[in-house]
Amino acid sequence: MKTHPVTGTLRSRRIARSRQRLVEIALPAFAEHGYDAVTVDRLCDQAEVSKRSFFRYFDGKEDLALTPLNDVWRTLITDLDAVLARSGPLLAVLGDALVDAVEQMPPGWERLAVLSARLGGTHPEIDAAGVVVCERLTQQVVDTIAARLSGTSGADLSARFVCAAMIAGHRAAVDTWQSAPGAETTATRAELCALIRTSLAGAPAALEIRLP
Amino acid sequence: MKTHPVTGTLRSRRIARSRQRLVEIALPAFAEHGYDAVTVDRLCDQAEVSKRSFFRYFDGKEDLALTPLNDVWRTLITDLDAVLARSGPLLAVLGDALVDAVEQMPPGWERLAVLSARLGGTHPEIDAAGVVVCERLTQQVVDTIAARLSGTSGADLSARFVCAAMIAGHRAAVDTWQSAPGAETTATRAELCALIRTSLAGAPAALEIRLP
DNA sequence: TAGCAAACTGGCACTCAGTGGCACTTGGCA
DNA sequence: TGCCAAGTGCCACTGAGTGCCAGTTTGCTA
Repeated sequence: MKTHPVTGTLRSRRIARSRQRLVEIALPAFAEHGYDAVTVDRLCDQAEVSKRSFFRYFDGKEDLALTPLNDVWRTLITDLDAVLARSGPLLAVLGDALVDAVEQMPPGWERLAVLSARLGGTHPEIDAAGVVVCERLTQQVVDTIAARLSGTSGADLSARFVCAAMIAGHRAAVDTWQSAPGAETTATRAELCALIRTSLAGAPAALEIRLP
Repeated sequence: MKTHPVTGTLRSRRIARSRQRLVEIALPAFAEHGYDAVTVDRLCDQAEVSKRSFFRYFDGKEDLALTPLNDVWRTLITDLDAVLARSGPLLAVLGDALVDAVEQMPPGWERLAVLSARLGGTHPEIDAAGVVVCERLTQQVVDTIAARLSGTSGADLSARFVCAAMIAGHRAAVDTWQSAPGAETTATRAELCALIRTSLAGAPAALEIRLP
């Protein structure tokens, strides 16, 4: 998704509506007919948005498919300066912020997020496209940490490991969350947040796992 | 790259040669003219391979661009069963195996790997394509660990964190390695292996980094 | 409130990665 | 040596994605 800050103007609200319409049409269609069988042309017809504009709103078809999940990362990116101004273990700070970002998602987000997560599970190239946003987040975290902890050797590498752990933990949580039976209609953000917290809490010890 | 085990037959050797020719033509061309400006058609003309066969050998243009780096992961995947039969901390076992895989790369690999790594740095979609192979590796590690440590709660999640750390550490090491001045001609696998070892050794403590 | 400029839209032609189908070629093995 | 499977290249095609441009809409200021 390309950046269009929602500022309350008619313009930005109209764009947000078109985007939302596309997401709401696309994800159920992908789930029902298959990602590859549903073309961008078809989605644009149904949403009454030109294809040219589609590609102005989204970075591509995969970006559309991942919108609900990527919106969480994008929210975290938006809030990042404030988040990184806090004190405490970086992993905990980012984990809390990630949970906050999930809680900020609009009503009804869960259904689309479950559909989106399921696509990632069956299409590696969609999953891979999710990496682009996460990498942007990681780079911003690294840059901010490097500036804030200048003088601490290896701070940037540490920040990279923390982000990698956070992303992996989030991924594991989302996988568990979407795979529960009936999740399309019953999944809650509270469940997802709990799964994220549990997952991230175990990360440091996880690195000590041994083969017997 | 699609799987074509190199078994010593004429057939498999011919395929390997065609692939290698494509990689050796593509990476310098990408570096000189830009990834987007160099088309698959053009590369196939130069390598005297049909485009149809190109897409039989590679999973796509990005896969071609990442071949040197992905060959490392693929080697690790091939060796994985033997690797995971060892004892010790999983991160160390995998880290050692990763270093072994780098050492197994053919002579001259360094130059192409540096070019490949630089593409990933400037084209997020290429970087993202590298995730596909890493995710395949991760899944195999997780499956094997789950089977081997059945009864240990959370073993699969731990394995995921370990793989995430290994991949992040490798990534950091490669970035440092390729960014050294003159790396196209002077980079050595010994340097890269040392960087990987150092990077991975710091992973557990990295998760404890604090914001002041 | 009107006018202007910037932001946005859609139509259209086009490129290029990627693929199915099929006839032909090559290699491996009994 | 013959047969069959693996592999090849040609060709037509699809669909994601983009540049260009004229027209429309919106926001802002005088």
